[in-house]
Amino acid sequence: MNQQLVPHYQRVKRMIADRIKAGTWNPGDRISSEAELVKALGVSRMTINRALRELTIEGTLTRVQGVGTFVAMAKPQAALFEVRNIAEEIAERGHQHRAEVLTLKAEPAPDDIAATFGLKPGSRVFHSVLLHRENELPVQLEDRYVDPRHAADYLQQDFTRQTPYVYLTAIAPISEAEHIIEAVLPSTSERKLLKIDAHEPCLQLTRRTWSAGKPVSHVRLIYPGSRYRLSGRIAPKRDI
Amino acid sequence: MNQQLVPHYQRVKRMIADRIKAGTWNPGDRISSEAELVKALGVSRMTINRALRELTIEGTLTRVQGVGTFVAMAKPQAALFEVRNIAEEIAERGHQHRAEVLTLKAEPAPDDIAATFGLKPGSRVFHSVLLHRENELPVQLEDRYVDPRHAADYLQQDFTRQTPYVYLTAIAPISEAEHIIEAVLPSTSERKLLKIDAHEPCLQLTRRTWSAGKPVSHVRLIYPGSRYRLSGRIAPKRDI
DNA sequence: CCCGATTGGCTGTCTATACATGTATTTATA
DNA sequence: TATAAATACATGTATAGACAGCCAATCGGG
Repeated sequence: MNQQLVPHYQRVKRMIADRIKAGTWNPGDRISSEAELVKALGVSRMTINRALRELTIEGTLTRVQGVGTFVAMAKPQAALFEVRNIAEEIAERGHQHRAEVLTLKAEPAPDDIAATFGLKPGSRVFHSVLLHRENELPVQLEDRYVDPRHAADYLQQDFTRQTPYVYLTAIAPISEAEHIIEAVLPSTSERKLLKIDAHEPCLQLTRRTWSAGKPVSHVRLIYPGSRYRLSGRIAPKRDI
Repeated sequence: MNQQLVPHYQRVKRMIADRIKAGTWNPGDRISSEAELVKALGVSRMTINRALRELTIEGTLTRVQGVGTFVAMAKPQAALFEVRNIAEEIAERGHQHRAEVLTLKAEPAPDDIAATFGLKPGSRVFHSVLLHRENELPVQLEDRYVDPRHAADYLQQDFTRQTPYVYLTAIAPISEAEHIIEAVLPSTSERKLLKIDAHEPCLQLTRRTWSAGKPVSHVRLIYPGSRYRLSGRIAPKRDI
């Protein structure tokens, strides 16, 4: 009875999410009732119900018994308790992502990087600098060092097509990550790239990742304070 | 047919979680199949399925089609943005903590606070402002709003002896927390209190906490960028 | 002894139906 | 007119039954 590779409830979820992204339904709006969706989409109410319930848990919708289902109010921030791909995050917001490769080469490792990777000071490591844009507005400067032993062909990648995150997690799944968050004033050159004013504070997230217990990557991400926040929720352990 | 106060699927979830906590089922173990649980608990398979599916999404279980349902391995999360008591943190570093109470009174709630607590705009809420020092150096400015319905005698506390965190967690254990981290420039008065220079970026951590599903506290913590960072380690999460 | 096909058990999904429960509106009543 | 009851409609939960899809173990034949 299930024709495609995707289950019905998934397709319903995507269809609802698409309508929200397209602006057919805006935050605060009431969407069609379950009964209406049943008629419109030709699936059973339990299937509709599952789709709406999951979208509610995911924060896209809010439901009020006896009243209706509504598009949740704006959820501006990017979740960053988890290690995630900025291109995906931006795509989820329905925006356009574009990355610009500013640097991509092998060079002698700074001392702290060499220490992280367990290399002799001055050993050559891979270094990339990318500027990520959301709808053409700079939102993240990514300054990354990678241990060549775990990503031999790092320099041959086209990071405008696939972010370093995607490439690295494909060849070396993350087993562990360490984060440090600081408020900083960016350097003059960084400020120019991000197109921000002097004295505008930025969030700097430094992340070191391990794969199979071995350090793989050391990345410094700078977000313009005026355009970005990090957020997350620690859920209860018991019920939903 | 149902109608205890809790739905069946919730009770099934709790029962499974309890067995895991009790050690009846350990990480990696296979738990009873859906069919077995149907017989044992006398509810339908769809109900069992919903319980197991939600526990899987929450990370408690792992399911493999054709094989079975297993207790998930590790318990990641936490560390970063763990909700902690600053007095304890400072004590752990072997330093001296001192808090100064700058404000402690009831006042009309700002709109966003009223919304968080589900109160009418302008309702009176408790408001406290504390300056925390580590070895006499200001390290955190704590600006907190509390729902009076959950902490009636908040104003009678001596917060130089016991931090609001300790008091609140004692009377209303945290069930959920939401964090937002921003880089900001503090106001002039905040700058004076923290004894920092103009243009020094600060980390601002906004935390909302819930107890038993109800919002209890909304606190804004400001850390001088030059003296503080947030850090932590996490393990990766599966998707969805 | 190895290898392929069969089979039984498990999860994944879908449906039709039923009743419970919450909310707002409308109607009836004091 | 104010208030209470009825009602319409929404979501929330529960059920039995069906079939699909995946996997491991078993069973036969070479």
